[in-house]
Amino acid sequence: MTVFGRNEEAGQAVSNAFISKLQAFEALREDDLEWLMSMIGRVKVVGADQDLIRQGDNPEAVHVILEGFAARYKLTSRGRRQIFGYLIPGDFCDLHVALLKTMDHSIATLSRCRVATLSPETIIEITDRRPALSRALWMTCLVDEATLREWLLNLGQRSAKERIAHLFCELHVRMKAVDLTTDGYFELPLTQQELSDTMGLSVVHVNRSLKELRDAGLVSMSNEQIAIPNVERLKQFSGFDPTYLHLRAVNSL
Amino acid sequence: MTVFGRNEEAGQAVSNAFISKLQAFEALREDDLEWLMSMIGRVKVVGADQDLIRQGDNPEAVHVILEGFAARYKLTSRGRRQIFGYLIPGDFCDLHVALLKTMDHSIATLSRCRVATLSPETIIEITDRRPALSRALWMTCLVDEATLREWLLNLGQRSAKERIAHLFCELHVRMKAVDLTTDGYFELPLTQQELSDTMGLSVVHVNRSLKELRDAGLVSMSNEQIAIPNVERLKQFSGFDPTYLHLRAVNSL
DNA sequence: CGACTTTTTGACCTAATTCAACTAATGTGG
DNA sequence: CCACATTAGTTGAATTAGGTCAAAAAGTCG
Repeated sequence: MTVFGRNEEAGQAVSNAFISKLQAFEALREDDLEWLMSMIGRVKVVGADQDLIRQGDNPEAVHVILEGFAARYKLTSRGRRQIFGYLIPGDFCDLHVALLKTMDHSIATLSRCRVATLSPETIIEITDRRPALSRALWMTCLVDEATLREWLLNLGQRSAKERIAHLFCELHVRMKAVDLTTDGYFELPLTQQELSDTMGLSVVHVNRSLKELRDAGLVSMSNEQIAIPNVERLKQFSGFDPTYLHLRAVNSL
Repeated sequence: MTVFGRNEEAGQAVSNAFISKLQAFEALREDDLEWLMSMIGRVKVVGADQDLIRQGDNPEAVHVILEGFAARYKLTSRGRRQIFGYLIPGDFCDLHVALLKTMDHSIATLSRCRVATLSPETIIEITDRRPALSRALWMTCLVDEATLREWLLNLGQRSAKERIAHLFCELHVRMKAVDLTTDGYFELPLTQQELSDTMGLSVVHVNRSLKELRDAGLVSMSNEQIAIPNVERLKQFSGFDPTYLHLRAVNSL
């Protein structure tokens, strides 16, 4: 682990999560990958609960999460918070900004994170001269959109317990895709307050629902870790269907 | 009005809604616009409650709504329906499909619609040789995403009445952007069942909430039309902030 | 005019919220 | 390493927003 703000050689230091991520969509040529790696600028370490970008900002670089968890969110005029999605290793934070001048939401770390940056020029170069990479990036954007639809359905049509279970299924599949699970276990540094801001439920109700999920033997949680003893059962329970994540070889995951 | 399936000369027949739409984001060069118009293939008229594309389809063309209303939706394994967004004149239905092979949701007309189609080759040509158009299209995609986030916040953090009011504000602004409002009036051919599938509320509760909004003088509805006597008041009531639609000159709307 | 769909209303029920207190955890400085 | 402060998790009791069921009005349309 490195000190805040220290630069590192991209080559070794960069976790391969974001490569696996891109490859999960489309086979990239070796030279595209190498080029992308070489374009990574500063790699910084950011503590938990820090905003990476804030609503209204004119962002100057595209961030990629290499390690840790982050979340997109927005505050309402009534002082409530809604989380729109979780960012796990390999995820691009703010591709849109190449086009949209200002952020319409914020992104904050949920745990200590290692974050890489790509310059806007790199993005321009991708769109102008790296069609395969370009498609891969657009693809991640479409998957974000599909995920938002699934979350909307989750809030609109499912009960509290089903919602939470569905989120856990999604995170499990995504973590597995970047090889960050062992059996049903994976790191999940979420507070119940954060879950509540995600699910549109009160903290108290999240707490009670989690208890019921635990009592039913569907999940178990301890110190920033979650265990899903029987993934198939949890999927069944929550009505989870991974198609929307558009991962290759989802079945083999 | 034309008969189902009949072709028309694109030039005159195509409403200019979708041109206004694209221009609302980015000033397009005349030749790009003309070229895009010339690429429009068949224009068909489709009755209400017809699927334009269905989940699982491998779509072959990109649809553009020229007239009427449509909606993206998905059915759950439990037989419930969630609507993800409304498509109004000028909107592209399924840009993503150029990249994603299969639809992960369906699109159905809510009223009789005139729909234009663009061939996949046209889309490819846009991404390969029309950078300005390409950016405009990507932009629409990012706005869809931002809109989904706002809807998620809507379901997660707002009360029934606020939710509904917020939807009406959004539709009002979007309809105004393609010049389909007169004062606070615009066409809105939604049943309460459809509203309920949008809001994650029961039909009965939608009915009662609408009544309260009416009684409060915030909206009035009659035969497929809606009137918002005081737009500013409704925005205030629902916490609506149009930034997420990324329209130019929103203030002047 | 019927047949059908949509809207409205009433009575009752329940999932989820709110408020409030209490119990772990986690962290911090001495 | 402990005392204290702070944050996160748990539990109970009372309340409410919204759901369900059922039936009556009111539109819509061939």
